Amino acid sequence: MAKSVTILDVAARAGVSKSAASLALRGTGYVSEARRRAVLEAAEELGYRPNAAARAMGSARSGIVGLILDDLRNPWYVPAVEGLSDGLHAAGLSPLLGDWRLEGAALAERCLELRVEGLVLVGTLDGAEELLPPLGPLPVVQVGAARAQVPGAAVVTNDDAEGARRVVRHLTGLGHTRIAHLADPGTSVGDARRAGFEEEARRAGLDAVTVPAGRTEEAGRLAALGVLRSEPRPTAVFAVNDMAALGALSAAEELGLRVPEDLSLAGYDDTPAARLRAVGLTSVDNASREAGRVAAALLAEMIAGHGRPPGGAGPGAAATLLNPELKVRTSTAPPPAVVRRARPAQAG
Amino acid sequence: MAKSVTILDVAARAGVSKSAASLALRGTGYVSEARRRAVLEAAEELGYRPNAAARAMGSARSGIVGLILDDLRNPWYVPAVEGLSDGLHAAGLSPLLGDWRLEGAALAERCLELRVEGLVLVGTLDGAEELLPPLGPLPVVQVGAARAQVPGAAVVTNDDAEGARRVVRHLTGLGHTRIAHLADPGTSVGDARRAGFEEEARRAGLDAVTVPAGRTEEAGRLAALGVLRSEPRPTAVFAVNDMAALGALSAAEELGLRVPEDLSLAGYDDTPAARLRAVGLTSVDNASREAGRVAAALLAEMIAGHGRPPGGAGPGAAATLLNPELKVRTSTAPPPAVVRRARPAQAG
DNA sequence: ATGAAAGCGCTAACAA
DNA sequence: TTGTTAGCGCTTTCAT
Repeated sequence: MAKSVTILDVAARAGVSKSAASLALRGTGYVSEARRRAVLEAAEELGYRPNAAARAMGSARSGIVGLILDDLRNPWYVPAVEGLSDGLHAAGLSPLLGDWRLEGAALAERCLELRVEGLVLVGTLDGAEELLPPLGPLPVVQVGAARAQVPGAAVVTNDDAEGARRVVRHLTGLGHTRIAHLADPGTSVGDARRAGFEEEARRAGLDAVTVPAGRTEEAGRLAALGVLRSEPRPTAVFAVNDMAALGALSAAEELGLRVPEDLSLAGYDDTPAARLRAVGLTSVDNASREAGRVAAALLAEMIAGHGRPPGGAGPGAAATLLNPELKVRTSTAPPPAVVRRARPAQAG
Repeated sequence: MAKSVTILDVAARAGVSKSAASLALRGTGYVSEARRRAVLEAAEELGYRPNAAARAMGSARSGIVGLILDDLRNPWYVPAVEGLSDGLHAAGLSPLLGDWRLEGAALAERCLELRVEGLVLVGTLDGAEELLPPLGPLPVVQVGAARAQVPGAAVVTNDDAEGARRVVRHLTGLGHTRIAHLADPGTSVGDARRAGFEEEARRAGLDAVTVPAGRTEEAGRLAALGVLRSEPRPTAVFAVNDMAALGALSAAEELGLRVPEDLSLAGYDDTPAARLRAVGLTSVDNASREAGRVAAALLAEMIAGHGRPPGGAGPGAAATLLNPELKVRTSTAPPPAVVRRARPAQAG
């Protein structure tokens, strides 16, 4: 066992005391320039590598934060995690990764044992309110969830309602007046997007319908099949996400409708599939990478400051909404100049 | 500052010594049943939570492993990381996440400071050979790379050559004899897939061509445009990945070729886009989640055993190849029963 | 500006 | 079986 080199060895080599070496190494406190140099040099020569565990013991600062993901499979998280990783690194913090679905509360437990300096929750964690152990005043920021699941946690998320409004504005700008929304009710993103859709539709006095669908291609296809067969048929469909929109695309093909000549189509998330040239789906880019970075910065600030305000249950915790960006592609165009059909006998 | 409860508090409450409490808590060594029970109960009542840093100091075991990703954005890694996370958790290890591109060698440094028990490298890390600090006998496993970048590291990866062979066998089984491969030369996966393609093509005595393309849709489109205009035109195209295959799909459309009637198309990676019903791209599923899990198990074993054999430079390190699975969809079909065109005057 | 010394919370070798 | 006693490597008062 090669004894690893400790700060003691460095101090000895530099001819100073242990504490002087400690101070010099971290650049804290008062050390004469000469000694500092000597220490640094000695450390270099010896290949000294501080022991994080020991440092954590002494200083009560681990330099670690917990990164708890709702579900790694959700592609939305990837850029968010990337931004997070970036932002945390910039703040000198290292993320300990875990999957909530897989590891559940044991993960949180482990984070507490490691004395993490903060926690990042990504997505909405099923049952987190009950399952999470008491966190005390530990700083927590939650990314990509509609509301905080931990009292006092800061929330950073994309403004899904605004993204939906932008889609509607884009479509009305093209001249559409009958727009259908394929929704994913019951999920926080789904509901936010629907709310934005309906709000803007109302404001514009549109003939708008919302139909429940889901997040998968098949769900989008079935719902679209229904709505595209109804009278009067909408001239545009805005789906809750790209997958559902692509399902709607299949439905349009099945019904012999051309996109965008007969039907405009928009999705959400700006996935790679939307960007395919054969698809060219107008979509909304979440900028979730930015969300991750902002969240990291926020957490670092909370850590540097005084932790989470013990305020508790109030909904007053900071919520940061990030603006999404509309990506206009070839799937949206002005509506066909349809001859208005004779009104179906409605009141007769 | 609420002093946190230590093992001393637990011991006192249970009326035993510090070490008895320690042993009881971990279930190691000899403790009478009565005392063990008392300790566990006391810990429970006090809400005792062991301090990982302190434990690490005493036992020289941190319970942490470094998880260094080449690039989080690469979608291939997501399932791999998931499997890794799962497998590590099963082994009682927690992954510390980092992005090689973003943080580079500083990340490895940080891992060493934390005294991680092992390292997982995901993907091929640019310049890792020079940039990584000396790792000593630290167990390392590398996932998804063609070869180990650290001497003696275990390698777990998908068998890309085998996947390519399976695609070729599928196509020849359908009756194709002229197949083009859109390659991504210079990358380890690209080269492995090309090698598998060429090997199987040779074995089957095919009329095969390999053209350099790339991993993007546009690269695939351009390369396909070229190869589909050549004479004799191939009846099937196998692209290095789904994106390139989808580019080839665009190219086919541009040239008025129907898929699969006039042209069969296959990709690799089984991405969500390939699964779209409007696309139905035959592809290869890497099972990289499994790769992650296997890698985690392997690392746990190395940690439990005697670390990485100091053997060093030899290529003898274990390499585990995982079999991919062919996903046949609607983009591949028997070749058109073409009338053989008059040979273009070649030797004239 | 510098050094001595007292922990931090836990494990492990030892003695009883 | 159980309790005592050293450390582990670093930070941080507190004197000097």
